[in-house]
Amino acid sequence: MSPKPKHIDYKKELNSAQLEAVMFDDGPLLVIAGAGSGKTRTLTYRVARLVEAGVPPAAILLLTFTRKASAEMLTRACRLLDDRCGKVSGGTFHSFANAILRRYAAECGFGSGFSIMDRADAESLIGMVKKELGFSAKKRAFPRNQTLANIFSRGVNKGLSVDEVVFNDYPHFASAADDLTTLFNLYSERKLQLNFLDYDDLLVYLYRLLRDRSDIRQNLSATYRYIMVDEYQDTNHLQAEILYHLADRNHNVMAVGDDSQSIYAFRGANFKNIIDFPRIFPGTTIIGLEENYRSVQPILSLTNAVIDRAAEKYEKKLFTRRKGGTRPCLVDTVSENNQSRYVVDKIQEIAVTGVPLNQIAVLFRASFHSFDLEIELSREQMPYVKVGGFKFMESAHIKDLLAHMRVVQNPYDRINWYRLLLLLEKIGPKSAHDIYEAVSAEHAGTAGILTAVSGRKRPVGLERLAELYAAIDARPMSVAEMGETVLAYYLPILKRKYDDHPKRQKDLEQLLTIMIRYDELEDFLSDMALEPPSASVEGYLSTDGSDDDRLVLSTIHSAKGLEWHTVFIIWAVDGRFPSVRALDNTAELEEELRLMYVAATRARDNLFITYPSQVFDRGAGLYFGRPSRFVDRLPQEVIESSSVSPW
DNA sequence: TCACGGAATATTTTT
DNA sequence: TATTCCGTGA
Repeated sequence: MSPKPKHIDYKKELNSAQLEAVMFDDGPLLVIAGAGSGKTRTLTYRVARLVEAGVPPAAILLLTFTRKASAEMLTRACRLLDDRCGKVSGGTFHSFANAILRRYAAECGFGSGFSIMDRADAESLIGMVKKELGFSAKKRAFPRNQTLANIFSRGVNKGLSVDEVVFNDYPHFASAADDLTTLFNLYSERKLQLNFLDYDDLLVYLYRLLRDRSDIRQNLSATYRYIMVDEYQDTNHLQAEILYHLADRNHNVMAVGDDSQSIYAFRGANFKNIIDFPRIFPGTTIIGLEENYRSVQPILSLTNAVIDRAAEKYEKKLFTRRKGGTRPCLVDTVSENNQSRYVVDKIQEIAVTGVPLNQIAVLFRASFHSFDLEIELSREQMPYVKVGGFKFMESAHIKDLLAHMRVVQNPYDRINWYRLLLLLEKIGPKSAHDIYEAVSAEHAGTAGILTAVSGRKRPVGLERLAELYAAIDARPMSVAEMGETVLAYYLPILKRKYDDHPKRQKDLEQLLTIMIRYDELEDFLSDMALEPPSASVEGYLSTDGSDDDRLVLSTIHSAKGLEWHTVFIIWAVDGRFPSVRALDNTAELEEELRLMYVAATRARDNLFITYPSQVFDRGAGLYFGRPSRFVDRLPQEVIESSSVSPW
């Protein structure tokens, strides 16, 4: 759009540490960026600076934690400089791997039309393999599918064998360790046969490709001359290796992160990657960003006190020039419902002073912690959007609809064939199996269903299914059109299966509006697996995090990198946060502490931490009493404690 | 071969 | 506690 690039006055717009990072030329660079220290700003300016200096945008790779984050940075860089910044390659490690692996699929031993399995797909394939091997329970304790998927994934992400994971983390299954390894190997084999990649495979195969094929490594590392990685503290060993190989040629890697904000260890992330970075890339320059631009001093004093309790961290003291502000509050609300009402009251109070609702957030450790609050919000008719937690993509009706489209893209997708066939009346596992075998024997894509079942007596359901695929096969359709056709077919099934079908139907219609944005079925399906919509508005699937003026409810994990005027952290009770399961494990406890730190550092002006002190826990059957140990027993100067009774 | 009901079991966070 | 898994009866 803009004909001549704008002049950017870097010196004026950045502080000295940021400026140093932005102006840094070649070689490895590690930026330790404290919370709210202008990390995004620094990355954005550096993209603009490189482009301004004449680096071709396609030679810059920006790897971030979500694709939304990279899109936003690039948009800002465009505003700063010009549209060239939009051509910078950006995305998550997973989406980047997806793109590269489609190009080099043949070299990796699978077809370029591979499907990405989400968690549920992986679990059901594991289930099939388990059955095939005859490992189903009965004789002795054997992990269920979900647990198996956890074990396998943990091993891959931490670089451990199945055996090691079992003995370390699942000792009660030690007697089955050999069978688990057998199962894992067959599972891996099946994935290749079916042309499936799970999340971990995306990283694994990209890593192997870069490691083993020096020609491809040379090629890619010549293409991406400047690489920037955000949230480096949340990368795992595979991602670190990938980065290492990608930078093989130029060593122009800029990693940005904060070890105090590492909250993804459960996924194999290792914040020690940050500490190891200078060793892996000799000659690394390290820059620390310590000036906080986000929070008022009283909030910063609290967050500094919280992170002070961490055993292991880079010493850093954040400071701010923002004056004024009030001390954060720690509020005992006694009961859960009273906590909800307290939060709603406070929000109304603050909103009256002119703070827009979308500048207020309620954060919590686990998704279900907000259930009671959501009821209260509906009662008060306060609009909100909920981020994170419950996955729409994992809800049955969405998966049902997508299953019909996924077999179009990959007709050998046994998992989704089974899924959609089992929806039909009179068709159980056996029939589904037979039909799948017949269809895939036809080698005619989904159209195979027409001929494959022609001989047998067809239940009405199967008849309709054949008609559906005949219609889809008849002429080329856009993604959205196909979705509409499938939905029309699926609606009767939906109504039969669920008594809450009106709500579910709305979700499906929302999904159709998402499809409109896509030209290619493959892109749509990959995106739904790699970056599914995670926000919901009043319990319904939301198309995007629109600019509506809505209160934000979010898990702390999903709140990473964001900020609000006012933040509430609810359920800060020992036993919930930190959760009981973390209590006997130092490493996990440390991670929970960092989680509290991340939550508290989201606030600019107001911070409220609430906890119900009298709650009966169904599982353990005990009364929680103490506030979270992360904020308990802090000096009065740092936090103001109070209590509100229910009446 | 399917559908239902009883028993076991894991229990957060996400690409 | 809610879900999921498995075995049994129809």
